[in-house]
Amino acid sequence: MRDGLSARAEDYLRVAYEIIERKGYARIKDVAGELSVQPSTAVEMMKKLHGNAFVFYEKYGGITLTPRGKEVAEAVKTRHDTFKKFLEIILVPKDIALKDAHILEHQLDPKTILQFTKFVEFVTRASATKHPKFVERWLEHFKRYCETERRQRVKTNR
Amino acid sequence: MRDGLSARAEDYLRVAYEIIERKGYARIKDVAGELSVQPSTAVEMMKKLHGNAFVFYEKYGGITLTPRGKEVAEAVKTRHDTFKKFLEIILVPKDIALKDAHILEHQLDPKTILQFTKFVEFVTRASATKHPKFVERWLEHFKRYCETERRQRVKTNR
DNA sequence: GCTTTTATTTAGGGTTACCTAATTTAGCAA
DNA sequence: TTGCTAAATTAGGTAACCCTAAATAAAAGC
Repeated sequence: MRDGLSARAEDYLRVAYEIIERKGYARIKDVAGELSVQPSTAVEMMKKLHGNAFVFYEKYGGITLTPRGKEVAEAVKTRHDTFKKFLEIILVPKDIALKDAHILEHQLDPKTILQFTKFVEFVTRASATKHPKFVERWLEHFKRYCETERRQRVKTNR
Repeated sequence: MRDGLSARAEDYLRVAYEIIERKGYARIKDVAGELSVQPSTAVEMMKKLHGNAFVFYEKYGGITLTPRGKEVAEAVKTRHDTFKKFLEIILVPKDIALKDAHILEHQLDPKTILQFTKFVEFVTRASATKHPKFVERWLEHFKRYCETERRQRVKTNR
């Protein structure tokens, strides 16, 4: 990643950020719980993030973010939210959108992320301000297409 | 993955499939070259795919797919092509679309993949058959939005 | 057929991200 | 303050993928 973090490290950072937003600090077990990982694994990663100056973390202490960590976490979260919105636009059920946004936010080229972002902006803004009719009709058409489609679907192998 | 293969193993299978389509069989170096990996790494993975009955592979021999392997490879490739088309629809440059489609095709929930597929179908079919004007105007609007947008962009941290 | 070159394989490591089990620390309650 | 419990840490593994270097097999050239 551009920030020198692995995809997984970014997950830990984002999760820490979200917990800290909620209660001011994060504990190892919070992070581990959120990512469905054993505490020992979270400790390992926190040491790494501490070494890279993304978090403040001392043995047995609470976890908070450094300014740098916060900056990255916010960018990661912005990506995340874009993907989530996007998935909802293409009518992926909310719970699945949440899950898959986590997956989407890693590894993609900046240009690709930019286009996803633009698409979401386009739909959102056009819908809210400029051409509501136009976007609504489009989405309506797409929705109808999804609902009425009864032909055999191409195999997705999932 | 549903097919019992890791994301990476699916890559190897898809690449083997593409090479075999072109010249009837694949060699270790073809696969390694395509995935930018050392031959020894490709050997390792081919042994695994052979063990799982996805490919026919004997020491120093050419690689071909078992029926099972072909089936999976085709499904993987279909996903791949869908994502590639999708990225082109949202105006990601072709070379990047190709690269990122590889990334997108793994890990996503079947329902998410279905919606991506539907979206691509919707745009493609509507454009080709039913309401060409409608889709074209939409895409035209989106294109213009992308081109004229000069406001500060949300950070992508990439 | 023999030699050279190219392809493939094996052996031995490295990294990342996980785990379990055993230990240590911290916080709280009697 | 002592002792218990919950949380955190350490130690020691494992699995997936990747690598380099050395050995071996196959193919190509003469």
